[in-house]
Amino acid sequence: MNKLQDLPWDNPRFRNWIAVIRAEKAIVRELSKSLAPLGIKIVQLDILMNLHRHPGMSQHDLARRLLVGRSNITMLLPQLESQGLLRREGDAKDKRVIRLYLTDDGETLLTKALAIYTGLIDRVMAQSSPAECDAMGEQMLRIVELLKEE
Amino acid sequence: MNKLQDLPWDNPRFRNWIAVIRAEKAIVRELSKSLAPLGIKIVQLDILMNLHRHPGMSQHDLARRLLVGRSNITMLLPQLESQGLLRREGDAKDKRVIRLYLTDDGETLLTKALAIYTGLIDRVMAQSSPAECDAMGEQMLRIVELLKEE
DNA sequence: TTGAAATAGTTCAAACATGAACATATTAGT
DNA sequence: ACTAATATGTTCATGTTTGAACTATTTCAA
Repeated sequence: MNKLQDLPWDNPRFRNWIAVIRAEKAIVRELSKSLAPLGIKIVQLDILMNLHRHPGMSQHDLARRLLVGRSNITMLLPQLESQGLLRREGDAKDKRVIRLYLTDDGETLLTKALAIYTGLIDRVMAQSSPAECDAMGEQMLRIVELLKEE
Repeated sequence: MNKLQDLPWDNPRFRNWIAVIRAEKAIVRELSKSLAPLGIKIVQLDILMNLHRHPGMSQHDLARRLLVGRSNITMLLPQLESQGLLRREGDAKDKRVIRLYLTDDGETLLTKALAIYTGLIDRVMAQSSPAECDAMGEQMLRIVELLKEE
């Protein structure tokens, strides 16, 4: 019952988890810096990516997918809209929902940003073999599934 | 040169990285919820953990280790101090630095919080074999090393 | 059909993090 | 010894994220 025996730093699972946090923070930090010359932040890139894959998404769906609050989306969109990266159209059938679409400028910027993003991820994941990388991805998916149920 | 060919969702490395982000967010969210009954946030737990391992740490070192700004630490500490979880002592030799120590209450709370934290991580990492888990941890460490050099 | 519940989006105040400018103290070079 | 450079911590203005309250619209049940 000595506390020192219970300290989690001797627990491999815990140590490995700490490594995940550190790597994630390092990558996010690096990505932020690399994205700065394009004038966008990571959240904004997330939005562009989602709108590319799901044109006509509502703000509500976008918020859920990005795991941020709806009000956050409301505050974020005007910037992107005034930059001409996306446009908002009221849904004809349901007057509550606003559908979001990338503009051509948005697509162009997204392409540039993704080149930076994938470049970084390729460089970082090249630290592992493809098999290791896939194994890791599958572990992560299992974790997401586990926690989704709650 | 068609953009669709360049989309990163078909890139295994990129897909696996997205899985890492999602899992990390899910765990952080779950941990926040589990920690709420104890009245502390994750950043505060990080501080307690670091002070336990490195008693007498300066605020500057703490900020660097937590990857947050020094000013953030300045704003965070008064809460923890007024909760009686840590105490701050000016260094005798260098009057600029303030050394930080956990109180007994701080140690007690840390123990409870760590039980919650390790419980969650154990549950989550039990999704993988020990070997898989270690392999993942090592990949993450390599990534941290790679990005540290820049 | 009408009223209650649910849903989409907005507003606003509060919590939180950040970086630049600052005050104080230390170190190093001359 | 003296000046310049560096280091620690604080303050403050700024930007970000959040959740609760609000409006407007839609759905559903009686």
